[in-house]
Amino acid sequence: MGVPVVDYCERRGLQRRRYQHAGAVSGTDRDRKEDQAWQEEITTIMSDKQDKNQQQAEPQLPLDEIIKNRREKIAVLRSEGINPYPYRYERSHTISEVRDGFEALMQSETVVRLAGRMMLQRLMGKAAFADIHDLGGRMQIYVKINNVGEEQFALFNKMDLGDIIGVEGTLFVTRTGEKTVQVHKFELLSKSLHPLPDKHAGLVDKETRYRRRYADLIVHPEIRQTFIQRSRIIRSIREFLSERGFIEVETPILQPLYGGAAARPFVTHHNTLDIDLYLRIADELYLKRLIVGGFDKVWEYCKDFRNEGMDRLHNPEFSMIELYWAYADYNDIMSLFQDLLRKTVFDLHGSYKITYEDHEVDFEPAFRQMSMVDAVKEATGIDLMPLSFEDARAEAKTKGVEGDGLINWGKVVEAMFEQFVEPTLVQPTVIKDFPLDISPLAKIHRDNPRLTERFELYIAGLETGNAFSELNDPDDQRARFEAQVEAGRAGDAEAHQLDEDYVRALSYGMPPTGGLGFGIDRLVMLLTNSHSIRDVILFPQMRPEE
RNA sequence: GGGGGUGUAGCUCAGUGGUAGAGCAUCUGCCUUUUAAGCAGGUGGUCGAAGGUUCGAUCCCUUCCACCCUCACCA
Repeated sequence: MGVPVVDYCERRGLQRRRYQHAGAVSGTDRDRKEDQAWQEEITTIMSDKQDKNQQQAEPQLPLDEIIKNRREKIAVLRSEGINPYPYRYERSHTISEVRDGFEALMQSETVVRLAGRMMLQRLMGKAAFADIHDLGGRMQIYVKINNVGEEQFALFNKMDLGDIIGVEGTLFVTRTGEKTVQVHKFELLSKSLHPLPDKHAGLVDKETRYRRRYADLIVHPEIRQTFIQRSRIIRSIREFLSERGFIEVETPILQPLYGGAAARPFVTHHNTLDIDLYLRIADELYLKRLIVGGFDKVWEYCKDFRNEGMDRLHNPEFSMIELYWAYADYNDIMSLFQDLLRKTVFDLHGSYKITYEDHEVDFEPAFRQMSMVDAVKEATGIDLMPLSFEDARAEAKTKGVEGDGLINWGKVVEAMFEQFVEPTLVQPTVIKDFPLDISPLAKIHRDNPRLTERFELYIAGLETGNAFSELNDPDDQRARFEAQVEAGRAGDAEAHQLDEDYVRALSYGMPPTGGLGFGIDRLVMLLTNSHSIRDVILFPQMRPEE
């Protein structure tokens, strides 16, 4: 602890002479003020040091050195009466507005006021160039001692990369043709303490990028584009559903029973009620209660939570849209979904074609439709429809599909489908008529009691939606739940619970209803050509640092 | 859970059984149309963590941690 005191004070002495040489300030009054500021700052830094020393013995890491230097600059600024964190700045334009109207603004010698983060700096003694960035782009600024005066110029030389500044000036074009702001006045709007990643290479380490998304966004403006597109996608969907008369609602995230999907939940606890609650895994059962209650068309943009594995397609919390439409069946939902996706794609890209990884996907033609059993038959030559569970399981085994999970006919069909069909579905394809065994909330198929009226949409090998003619027979629903409970007892951790209140709701009478759920993250992945769900979620789940 | 990979300066990366380097950033000096500005000089490291082998480990071995890819499981 003794060493830093001496060391620090000596450094301060050097620092102080340096600033005086810079010529920005002189006179004994100013000196006294600065002395006072330094005293205060030393006190602050010393107590910071004490704090740090209590946490770790290492006193002086390189990063600390940089941050310390910047704190010293802040202290000097304050001693000169400059607030390093002022309250607001009146911008006249954004950078992209200036770029778009550059010629006219330059001709008319309009004074513009821009603000942004300083990302590059080229200091040349009595003049300086710098690049500032805002959401819409980059603008070069030119600060010349003749234009801003000695004091401002000295101040500008003390700015660091990463500082947020505001500049006022007119426009010109340099001899190398770069559009530039001739700065007459500038202000520090927020001092940056932490150095930016490499100005050229950027931030490469994926872990750091996800953990410090703010830094990722600063140095990779193109990443922002993905999230702007995400916002547009949701806006298109919202517009579409609104035009079709769907009402946006909100249902509980904290639920005493979870349901609506096959997944393991997160558990939490409410102190006052002294009960465990589950974070919802789906909205389905609440939204259908609203259909019972007389809403004809409802939807929700929802965060769901599933306590399962994480990989490029799964984050523990993720976003879905679920919608329910009274007096409609799954065929109606199919065409609704198709229209919705086509509008969304077109709004985003101005075309119905997208590229995802190696695939070009075209949303313009009507989506191909196949029943799940037919799809398996086409891919493998095996028709599972007429087979018993045992025979189907034996057939599957000949294709190398086996496992403890194949506990009924439906599971066999599903496994065969996933193995041989799912990866091949590049163009938007509706797979319909799922086995009853694996669809506890869907209505039995009007032509085949072994199947349900359920479909999923596949695009580029990804499942992007799940829909059914909703089961509205309360007795059937109770029986399905009971089967699920039985499966749960047998060890299926993702089996449904029996939701008595939901069955009671159905017993009041729910109109025939079509419902749909689709994952927003995966849709955004598709439409922004992102490989991992972590690239479309701003703050993906990570194990905490340290 | 299996397999593969990565972890060295704030960032991007080299590298070696004899306790470490580059570029950028940072600091100092010079520089009034530069643009990854330039030139000159400096500071900065528990080489992811803990054990082991060795006279000596950042390097070899073991275990652990984090992340990435992939397969499996799972929507």
